[in-house]
Parts: sequence; C-alpha cells; structure tokens
Amino acid sequence: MPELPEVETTKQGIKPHLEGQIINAIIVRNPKLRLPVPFNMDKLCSGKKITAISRRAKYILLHLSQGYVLIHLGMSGHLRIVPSNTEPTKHDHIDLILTNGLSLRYCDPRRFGLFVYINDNPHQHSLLAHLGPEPLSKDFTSDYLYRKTRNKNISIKSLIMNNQVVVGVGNIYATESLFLVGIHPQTPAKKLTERACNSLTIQIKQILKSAIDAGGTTLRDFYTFDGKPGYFSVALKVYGRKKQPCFQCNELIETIVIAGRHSAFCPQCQPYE
DNA sequence: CTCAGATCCTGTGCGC
DNA sequence: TGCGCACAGGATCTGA
Repeated sequence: MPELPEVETTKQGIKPHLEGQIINAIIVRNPKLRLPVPFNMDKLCSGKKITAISRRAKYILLHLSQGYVLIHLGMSGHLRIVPSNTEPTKHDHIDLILTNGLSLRYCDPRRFGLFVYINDNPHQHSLLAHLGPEPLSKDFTSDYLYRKTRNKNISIKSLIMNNQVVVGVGNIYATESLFLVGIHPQTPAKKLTERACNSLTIQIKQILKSAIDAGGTTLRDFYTFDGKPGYFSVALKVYGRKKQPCFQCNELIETIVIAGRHSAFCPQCQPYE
C-alpha cells in the first residue's frame, strides 16, 4: 500500500497512541513475512516501554526501553490502532498489545512487509545501513543527484527508485515527478544535465512534502491509522491515467514497462532524448 | 561492476 | 454470474 507519504502519515497517526506505553504482549498469527517474525517476539518485547517512534525510508521504528521493533509495510501492509478486544480479520498477522487496552495491529495481505526485533543500533542493521539519504533532508541535493547520475546507463526512473541513491521514491512519485519536470522516464540517467537534476530534486521534494501535508492520501485504498479510509486526494497527473488526455497538452498518456514496473508518461511533455 | 528480470504473495478488476 | 488473466503501492536476489 504505502509510498513514503503514507508511511509518514501512519507513523504520525500511531505515535501519540504508542509513545510512553508499555507492551503487554505480542501475538503473531502468521510469522511468514519477507523475513520471518522472530519466534520469540513476544518474549523480546513484553514488559518494555515504547520510548519513541521514528521513520527511516519506508521503515517504521519503535524504540523500546531496550531494543527496537523495525516494521515495513511492503506493498500491501497497514498499521492500525484498535481496542485490544477487536476481532482480527484474515490478514491481521500481528498484534502488539499495550497495557492501556489498545493494540497496534499489523495487517498485510501480500506479506511483503516485515516485523523484526533489533537489539543494537538499528542504523547499522543490514536492512538500513546502505540506504541513501532521505528525500526531504538536506543531504538530498541536486549536486548529489547529479553526481549519482554520472556514467549511469540505467533509466532515470530506475535510478531515483533505487534506495541506495535516495529512499522513499516509489513508482507513483517517480512517475509523477518525471512528468512534472518533463523528462521521459527511460532517459539514461547520465544524459541528465545539472539543470535537469536540479529541477528533478526540487520536484521530488515538493511532491512528497505536499502529499504528506495532504495526509498521505495518494492511494485509493489507503486506510488511516484508525481504520478510516483516506480519500484519494493527491491529484496524480499521469500515474494510472493511461490513454487519458494529458492535463497540459491533451496528448494521450502512454505507458511502458521499465525494470518491471509500469511507467506512465506524456509523449509530448516528456519527449525521449 | 551494471543492469534487467524474476521473485516473494494475495486481492482486485477487467474482458470475455 | 463466473472464470481466467493481468496487474498492484517494494525490495532483494540471480545471472547475463
């Protein structure tokens, strides 16, 4: 389900319900995620206090009085805060039960997400250690992106979706930001000028920020932390608009497959080369 | 080293 | 209405 804005919105939503609370127990109904949920998850976490909640890339990190819980939502995961006695549905794989009568419930139909315990500095953990800069941070600059594009034959779309280059830019926002700067998604990264990298960097930051400000409602089936459906409020200009007229020039939007992902673009506004 | 493609899994929505 | 197929928001691994 999530792009970065949805993950950030989820983090912000669950934060006030979790911070300062004590974990009473963890129930794992299905441990088979991208990585297996540790068999002793309950023992590792019970009795510990949740001291803080943070986000790195599309990972959500619960800081415990000792250790951390690292959560990723994959393609189809979501987190909700529910009264602990709420009956679980089919894909509610994990409940983190608090002592205050509420639970953090992890649901993930496709099970591409993960839910693991980390003892030490999570940023040195193999899942996080090699991640590129946060797109909204000062470390993600146009100079940086320009340098990363040098000598790279891969498409610019694949490059900005690569977590080692910059995190949090998924298929939707990669597609949209390239439209907004008029760059064909298949353009080899090395062909981008400094000026193009500058526009693209600015646009990525801007679109992510406005989506977060809008409450992360990019996705049709996004549900907020309390289970309310987010309404599809982020206006997407090309993603999901195949064969529909471009808002800028009326040309029909086309799609191509790049590195296995569908990519929508306007052939007129985003000419190749 | 680079890069394209396959892969994990289930649900949805479309055309027939 | 039912069936089969294409496709879906991510990230990692394999092998050319």
